[in-house]
Amino acid sequence: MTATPLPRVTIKDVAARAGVSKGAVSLAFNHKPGLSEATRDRIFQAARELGWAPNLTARTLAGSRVDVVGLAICRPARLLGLEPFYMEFVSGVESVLTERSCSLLLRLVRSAQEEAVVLESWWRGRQIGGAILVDFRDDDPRAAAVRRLGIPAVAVGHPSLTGGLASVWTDDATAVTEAVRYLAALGHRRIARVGGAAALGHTSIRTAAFDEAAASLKLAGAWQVATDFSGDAGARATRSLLTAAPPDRPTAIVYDNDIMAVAGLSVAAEMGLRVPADVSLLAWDDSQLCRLTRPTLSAMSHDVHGFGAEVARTLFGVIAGEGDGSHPVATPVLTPRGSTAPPGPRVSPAGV
Amino acid sequence: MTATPLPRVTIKDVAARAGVSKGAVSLAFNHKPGLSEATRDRIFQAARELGWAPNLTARTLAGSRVDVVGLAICRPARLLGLEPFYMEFVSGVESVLTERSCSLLLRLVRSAQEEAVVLESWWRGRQIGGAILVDFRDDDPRAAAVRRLGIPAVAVGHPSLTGGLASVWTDDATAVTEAVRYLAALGHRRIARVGGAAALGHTSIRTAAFDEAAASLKLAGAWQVATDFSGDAGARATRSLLTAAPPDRPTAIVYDNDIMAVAGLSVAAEMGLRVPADVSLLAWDDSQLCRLTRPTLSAMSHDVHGFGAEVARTLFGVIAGEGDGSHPVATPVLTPRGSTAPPGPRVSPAGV
DNA sequence: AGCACTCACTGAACCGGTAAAGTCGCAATT
DNA sequence: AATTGCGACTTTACCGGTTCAGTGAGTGCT
Repeated sequence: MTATPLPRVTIKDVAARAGVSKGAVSLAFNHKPGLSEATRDRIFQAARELGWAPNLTARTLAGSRVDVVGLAICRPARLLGLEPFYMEFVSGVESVLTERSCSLLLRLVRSAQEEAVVLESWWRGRQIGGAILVDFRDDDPRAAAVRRLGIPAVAVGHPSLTGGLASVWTDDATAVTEAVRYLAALGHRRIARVGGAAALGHTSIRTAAFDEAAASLKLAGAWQVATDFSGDAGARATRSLLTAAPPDRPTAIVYDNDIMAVAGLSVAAEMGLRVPADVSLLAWDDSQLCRLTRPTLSAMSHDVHGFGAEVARTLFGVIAGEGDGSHPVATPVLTPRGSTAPPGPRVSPAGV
Repeated sequence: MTATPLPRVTIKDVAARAGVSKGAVSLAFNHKPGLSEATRDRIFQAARELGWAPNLTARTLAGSRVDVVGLAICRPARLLGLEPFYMEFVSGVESVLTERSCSLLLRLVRSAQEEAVVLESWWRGRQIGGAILVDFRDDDPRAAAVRRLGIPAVAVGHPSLTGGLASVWTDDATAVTEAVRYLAALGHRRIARVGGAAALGHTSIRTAAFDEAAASLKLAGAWQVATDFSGDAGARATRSLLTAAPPDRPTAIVYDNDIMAVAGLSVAAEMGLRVPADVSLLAWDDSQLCRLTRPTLSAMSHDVHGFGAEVARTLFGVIAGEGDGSHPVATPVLTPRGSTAPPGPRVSPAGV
């Protein structure tokens, strides 16, 4: 990219116009002591007249802060578009960044390795002052890379996954347990879970919690399927779960996101099963979508926007050297809607 | 943000290790002539050994390119999360940026004014080498601001809206016409359109096209409602359209995005109307969502990812000084699915 | 041999700021 | 009167690259 010929006004011009040195202008614009009110005013006046704002690039180079936070997301693009989670998360992050006039550098990558490379080059190139890491998986190379380079970072995920980085997380284990307990309390004894990508750390946590809850409640049947979070995968998983004959068929299904739950709803309809009479469905990551279906989808909801904001705040803490730590945020809570109910009297699909 | 103490390796270290001057290293890394193969190799070797990569900040300051593209999006956060469009668009943009090792600077803003301010400060601060502008509205201040500052930019939207900036656009007028013609061909004579935000330029274009198509086809009834693109608004609009008694009720509804169409589907169900027997629904911005509902949603689909990619390519063209211009991309095409059919024999809602 | 010319590379200026050390006038202290 | 201290600036040295005007060795030509 070549620069465009624009008569750029620099600190020197402002200094000249205000009749002071560059240093004085710098002091004024960084609100540092050592200038009289009068001079300060003259400087701001001059800057305003010239329409000058400090060049962030130069400022960064000169050694102080970097007003940019990096976020690399590693998921197939097509999926990202669909999952309301990320945009909402980003918007939460933004809301805090904006307060501090920081910006977000975004990159979609294809693997955790690639992400580590991107982060490193951003850091080396002094492009970012900190980073946000999401979607931790088993054997994740990122924590080590970030540590080695000394990049201030905050990880989204349970501390057990994030290799000692500052972490912000929701208590998914408890939430899964709550979801299962709720369905059991409604009378369901055969419950399935359509989970996300198996390699993802939080999927493992949810899977383990589901097993444990199923065991402790002595459910008659418990199934788990791993998917890639896509609607198609959710549909496939649902179809395979529901094709079993009634005694071996789950009467309730928990999904790891809302897209898959929507897909599940369709599959049930297509198979002639009524929701919630024949099968109850429970979504995760409650978004507007859950209220737009018929029946509406019960969901484990949490405040994704607020979550993003908390992540950003934590990052600023880390950058300020306030140390790493674990920051749990509110556990997703159950929002019952129309897709969950006690299991109905057995009705054959054809009988609808 | 304070810098972390990291023994940063700079061009000087590389130069020393390779036994050359800083200038030579610079030449090598920019693939400029004036170095022997042997020296070049030694330099790269030294850089590899030290794990050095040029500091982009310094590089930018030194005057050449800026490897970052700015994108400020102005829509309510909650909505953004829901609309698959943006993430997919962004991913398309990214795919091209990545090829050129560029990054995307993202910011969510609340108004076009604020966006203009953000763009200006990015530009002044030398943070971006170009910008992408979306969602043009009537009386948009951004084109003027961008022109005044000389920011290389590409606008997403019909040339009539984008104030002379290079623009990339889909022919929405034709697409709307096609949608209406298709419904009319199925036998619909009373067609409604649930549009997006009235202030948005492309909404006006679609509105005008719809009117024109309705007139030229001599439809018996044509309605248009403006919304804010949210599912709730789509539901409200649909409800109000469908509460009319059959002769005054549309038999087909076109939506400006897919979320509203999904909402419309629910409302129809809730009112006891069958889709498509009693009312046909047609979505826009076809995403995976349209295939997850029951019935599946017919939609005007276009390749949003490819659209984003084209926008990025165009921006690089503008930056390279290849001049502004209008870049139409493929018109959305109709993808018929299960939600559209000839209007059925009149059935009273209660009769379902 | 002498001259012009290219090639490979160096050195220094510069980009636009920041930060630490230095200068200077003036009031308070001794 | 000399010393100290301090507030208000200025000077200067970077930050880590790019760029461009040299420089000196080597080659080709006459």
